Amino acid sequence: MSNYDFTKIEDKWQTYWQKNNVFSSVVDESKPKYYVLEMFPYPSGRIHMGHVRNYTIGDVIARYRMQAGYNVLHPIGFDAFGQPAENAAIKHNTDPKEWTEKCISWMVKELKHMGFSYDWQRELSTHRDEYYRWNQWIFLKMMEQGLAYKKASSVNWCSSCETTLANEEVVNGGCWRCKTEIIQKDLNQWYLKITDYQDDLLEDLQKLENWPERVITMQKNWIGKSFGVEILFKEFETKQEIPVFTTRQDTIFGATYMVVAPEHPILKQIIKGNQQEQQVLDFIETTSKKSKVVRVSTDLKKEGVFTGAYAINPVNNEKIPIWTADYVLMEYGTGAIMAVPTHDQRDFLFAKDQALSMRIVISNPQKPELAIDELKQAYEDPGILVNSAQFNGLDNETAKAKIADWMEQEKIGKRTIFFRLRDWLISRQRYWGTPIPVIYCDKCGVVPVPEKDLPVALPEKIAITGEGGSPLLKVKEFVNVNCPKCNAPAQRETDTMATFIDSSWYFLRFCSPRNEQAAFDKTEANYWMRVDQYIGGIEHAVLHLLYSRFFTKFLNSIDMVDFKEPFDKLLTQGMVLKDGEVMSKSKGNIVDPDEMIKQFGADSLRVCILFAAPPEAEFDWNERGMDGAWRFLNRVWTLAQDMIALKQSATKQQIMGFEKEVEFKTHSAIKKISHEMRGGFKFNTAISAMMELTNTLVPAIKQAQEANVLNSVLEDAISNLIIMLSPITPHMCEELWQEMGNNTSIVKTNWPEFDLKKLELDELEIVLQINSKVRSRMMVEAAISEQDLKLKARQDPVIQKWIEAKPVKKIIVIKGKLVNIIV
RNA sequence: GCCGAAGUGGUGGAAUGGCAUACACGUCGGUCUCAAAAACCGAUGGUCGUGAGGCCUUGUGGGUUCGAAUCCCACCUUCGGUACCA
Repeated sequence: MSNYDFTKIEDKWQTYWQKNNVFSSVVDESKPKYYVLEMFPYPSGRIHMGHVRNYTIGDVIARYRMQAGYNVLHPIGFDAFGQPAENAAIKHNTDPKEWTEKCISWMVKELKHMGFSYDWQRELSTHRDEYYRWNQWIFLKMMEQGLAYKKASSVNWCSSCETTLANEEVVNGGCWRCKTEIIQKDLNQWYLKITDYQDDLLEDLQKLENWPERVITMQKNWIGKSFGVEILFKEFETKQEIPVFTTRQDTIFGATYMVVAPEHPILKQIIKGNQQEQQVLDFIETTSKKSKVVRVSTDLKKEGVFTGAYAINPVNNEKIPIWTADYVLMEYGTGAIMAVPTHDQRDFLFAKDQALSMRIVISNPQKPELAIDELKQAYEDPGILVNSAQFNGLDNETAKAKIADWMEQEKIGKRTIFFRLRDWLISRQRYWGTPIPVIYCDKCGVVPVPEKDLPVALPEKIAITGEGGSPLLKVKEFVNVNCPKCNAPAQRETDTMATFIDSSWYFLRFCSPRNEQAAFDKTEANYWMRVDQYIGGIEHAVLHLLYSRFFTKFLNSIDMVDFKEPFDKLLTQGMVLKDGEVMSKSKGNIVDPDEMIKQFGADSLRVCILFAAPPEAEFDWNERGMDGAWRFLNRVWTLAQDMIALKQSATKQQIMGFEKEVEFKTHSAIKKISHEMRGGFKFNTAISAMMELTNTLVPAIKQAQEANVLNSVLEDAISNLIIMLSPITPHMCEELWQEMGNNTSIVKTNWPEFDLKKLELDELEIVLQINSKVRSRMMVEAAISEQDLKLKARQDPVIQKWIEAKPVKKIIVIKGKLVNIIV
């Protein structure tokens, strides 16, 4: 039997799907809806194995849902703005738009070769003005609400990309894209006030029951809510207030010094004219030169100097020295801390180093007599308060509450909540992005572009040199405009928006991608959303997934959508590695999916990538997997061909003896595979169940061939196998389905239901154990009583040998599984 | 440091309290062939034994249980996240 001709078949069905609009979706209230979405790609031109994995998973889920009776939305688009296009422009003197569009057309072709079930009529790309004008519209809406604003601040700057970056885009102190070390710059930039939603973003995480735990944890940590008290310390001479933030107010009687950040505005005032002034100024100078990476690196010794000034601890009026040190950051809390070296490890190390005094205020219940000299590290665990005036004897958790109450009464402190989350810096000094729709007028100030003037189109075919700041600055026709308010000459904003804006709402645009009146049609969005199953890489755990949640909450607040969370279920697929490393051009270890398709076909590639590992796990690409997949498909192909041929020639229907087993295997496969398709998503085991079924059917069909008979049990089993395999290898299954005499697409065929009766066997194999060790097994009728089972077990010859003369203490029976005899 | 996940044959992996190693890959043997490839059939955790068969085995050590890869405790290793966050 010849191998199946995948090139011809795959081409045939891809054309068929396209011509017949098999995957186009419209609102249909008569069916339950299912929105399955994979994170859309950046159009780099070529799809890689990561894409193949991501989109194959999505495709299998989408196709399964279609067969299971759902109205499925499964769209694709391109996240087309961003730096690679611009960098290519600088390097090869190409036009970013042309480059991007060429890349998109390549990628569309490759995606189509994989046979994905996308509704291509909904394709979108973020670089088209029909899309990005709505970025501008949303920005204006945020401006109206005071959520988009401009401020001067110290920002993250990547000198290689020549642009600012959001905090979320700084990874290990470097640029997320090019890993260049980030420096701080003072610039006047646009921000989105994501912090307005910090509580909702945190609380609603609890509702995301179908998200991986680690993504939730990462977002929680990123938002970083901490409960504590802001305490008012006073500078000794000037009586100026220096608030400190602490979560450990229970340790305040142990505060033996204070530390302010080197950037703290009060620092220069309190040192003015004193002996320490020069030393402190020098220290500020040296720390400011250190990059954040260096300053934050863990094992570095904490540096600091005494300021010469003192503070008063408001709880006991103690005079404590004020230090400045690099381990206190201006960005967090109040930029000043009370230092309790006995109960905070950082303070402990610093105090030891600078020989500062310490006082124990929480005693360790295990070693209450512990003395300061014996302290090897700070004691940060729970304990009982000592040396703490009226609070002595309380356990520290109770003391936290009592001290906070007391401070609020005495007006020396108040309960405060601090977040780690900062507003989202969105201006980028780059060309290939959405222009920020704002005009600067000498008279009117910052003027938003009126809605009717949208889009603010990105000028095309301009010179991009990579030098001298934002390319748009040099485009006079773009920059020079008249003020929309007073008509006087004015200038446009030349920064563009961060591209993460584009991806923060594209899932909504997919619901009505051609709408020209609005970002999206509200009714359609409310029908299709939320995304039922979202699939993408873990690298977006914070960035894209947090921003999209923020946008959804904002759009909900202005009544554009009825829901507050965009993604119901989230699957984060693992990376595809090669020899333990990420595939990349520079390492030269890229496996080209197109090459695999040419050699083995898209169906084999789809099987290979799903069978290698469960979707969440990382896996190392191994070419051998392709051979295995190819072999399996040929086995199924031959099996089906044999059945089709037999149907023509078979002389009669006849019971062959394998029916019980075939039915059992078929229905346990239906049960198992349905479970994985619905939400287990362990496609590797779903495929292995199909392999097992195939391994049962191949000998059965051989037997039938020899007798030249066929029966409906075998026929049904094979047709169920083809249906269940079709989401994974759609081309081959469509072809077989047609050859088996069907004239509609297999996508329109109902998913099989399993019959519990077929899973009941007349006879079962029972494992026999002696003292919990397997010694024998026996066949019994399924209906056997417990009494008879025990009796029969004891009669088993092997068991009898093991029991011999020993007294039986106990017999444990697990119905349908085993008998364990304890002697 | 903290948080999280994981550790099973030569390899990818399966089994979430009841037959450890399903399903594949690889390897070995066979059929077919002048030969090879493909395909098909069979074997394949370790160890002792001529054999029947025994014993051991899910990172390590302990515990719970008639029974543990699975639950609990401690430790080791690997990976991921995060980090002077007060």
